[in-house]
Amino acid sequence: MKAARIVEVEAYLGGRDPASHAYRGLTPRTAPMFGPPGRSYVYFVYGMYHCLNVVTERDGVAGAVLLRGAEPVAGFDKLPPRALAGPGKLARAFGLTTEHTNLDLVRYGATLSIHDAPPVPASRVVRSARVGLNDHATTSKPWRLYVRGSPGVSRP
DNA sequence: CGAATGATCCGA
DNA sequence: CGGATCATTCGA
Repeated sequence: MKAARIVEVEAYLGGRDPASHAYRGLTPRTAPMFGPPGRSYVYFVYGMYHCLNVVTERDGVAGAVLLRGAEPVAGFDKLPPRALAGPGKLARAFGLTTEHTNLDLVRYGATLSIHDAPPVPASRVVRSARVGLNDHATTSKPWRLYVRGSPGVSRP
């Protein structure tokens, strides 16, 4: 069983967020983003990487959080350093594919699940612009959060 | 900096 | 259908 502590995330909304996959409405790929919260949204990008999101808004409203970085906790043997630092690397380390989209992450005993952890002190939390976006208007939103100094963060 | 690499979506 | 785009990563 593999486990990791999430240390970097980015928020994406629906119609008002041009950087969001859900910006142009519901499509087969983005359908999970419009579904009930607590489910996964996994997409394939750049022809070789998968990214894992957690759906956050109520059923019918698009919104999700992209998991961008984590620290290994259990189940990773001889993991190369920073192998979980980055959304593509994180998804790869857990062997995630689009088969893992729209799964219930909150259900007890689920194959893929997310859990509570001790709170991160506010002094360790950094807010910044989201990574990898072209549009200038969208980068103005400070919707990336990460743990200061964590080796699981993709980029300082 | 640019290549890798293919699913997705829009417009025609 | 065709082609532009892409919430990335790695290596020169």
